[in-house]
Amino acid sequence: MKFSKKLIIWYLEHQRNMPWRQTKDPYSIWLSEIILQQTRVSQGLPYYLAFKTAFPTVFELAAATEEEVLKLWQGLGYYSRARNLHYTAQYIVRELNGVFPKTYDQLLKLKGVGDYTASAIASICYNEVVPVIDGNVYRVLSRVFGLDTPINSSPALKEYKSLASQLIDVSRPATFNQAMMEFGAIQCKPQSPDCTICPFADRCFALQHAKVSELPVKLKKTKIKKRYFNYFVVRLPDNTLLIQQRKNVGIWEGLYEFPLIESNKLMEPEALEKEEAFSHLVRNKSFSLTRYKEAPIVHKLSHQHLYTRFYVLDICEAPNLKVDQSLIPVATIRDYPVPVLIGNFIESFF
DNA sequence: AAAACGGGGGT
DNA sequence: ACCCCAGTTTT
Repeated sequence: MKFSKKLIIWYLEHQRNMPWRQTKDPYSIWLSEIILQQTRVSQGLPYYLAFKTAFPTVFELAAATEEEVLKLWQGLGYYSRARNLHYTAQYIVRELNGVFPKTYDQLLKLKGVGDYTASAIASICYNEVVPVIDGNVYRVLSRVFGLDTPINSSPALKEYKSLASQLIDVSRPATFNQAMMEFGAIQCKPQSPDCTICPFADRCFALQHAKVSELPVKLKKTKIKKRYFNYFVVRLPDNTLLIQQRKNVGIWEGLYEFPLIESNKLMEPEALEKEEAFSHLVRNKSFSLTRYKEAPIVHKLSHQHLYTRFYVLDICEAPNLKVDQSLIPVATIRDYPVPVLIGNFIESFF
């Protein structure tokens, strides 16, 4: 039986029931695809539901502020997705009268929409015959057809897309694409898939050559860097708090945090007090500085480990605020979008 | 071509 | 500790 036919039969039997499968509304599909980039369904699902409730259509999303969008995105990671989501919503409303582009080529021009997402929206919403290539599809094709080009190398996308283009069911591209991804997620999963119940066991290259655990091939990633963050929870007598918004600083762009002194190694309070950034906060007045916890909190990101300490700094007079800094009532701290690292501290401290 | 960009969950 | 996740953008 043809690959696509057998795949779709498997899909109709085994697919999970998910909210974005009940619609072809491009806004809903776009939203779900952005949320699910590099994100498991189990993690993204509650965010999808929350966004649909807060912003039922692209018009409500466009009418929101970027800060509101980031707040709802808090905890999901890769925050450029949220900023691009908001930017694109405003673009679609203001420039396209709220109507989504309808082709792969046009969709690809949207911020935050790359090859995968353009293919997904075009095929699912408009039945355009373009294959999606995501992590699941790479794995399925690599194993079943024995492709060993590293999936994170330059030529990979072209090669895998070429093969997928030959396999796609031209009469049912939407179903085929979702079936490929669902098959990779449920059956042809990364570790120890149960090949005894696989519909392609009779033809799978990896299974027949005992290479299921070797495929797909992936180039090793860059090593993890250590960074040292010293945060100052600056409190004033009027029960206000000093926070600042991250801008052009790599991770967490657009989110809020406390004043930060980054160092090359773990630092003691006496050394921190000598920093210019610290002097600026206390303005040579009296202050009280206490470390919140002795052991550094290690916050792990994909590519860096953040060794973090929080200091509570009570001062008697407001410092001169830098750009991006503001004094806020303590009670309103939870209204601001913050990284998980900061959010965890807020929950345990306040 | 590589690196940057989060956080959660599995082994 | 290392891998993966309905990837995209920047360097």
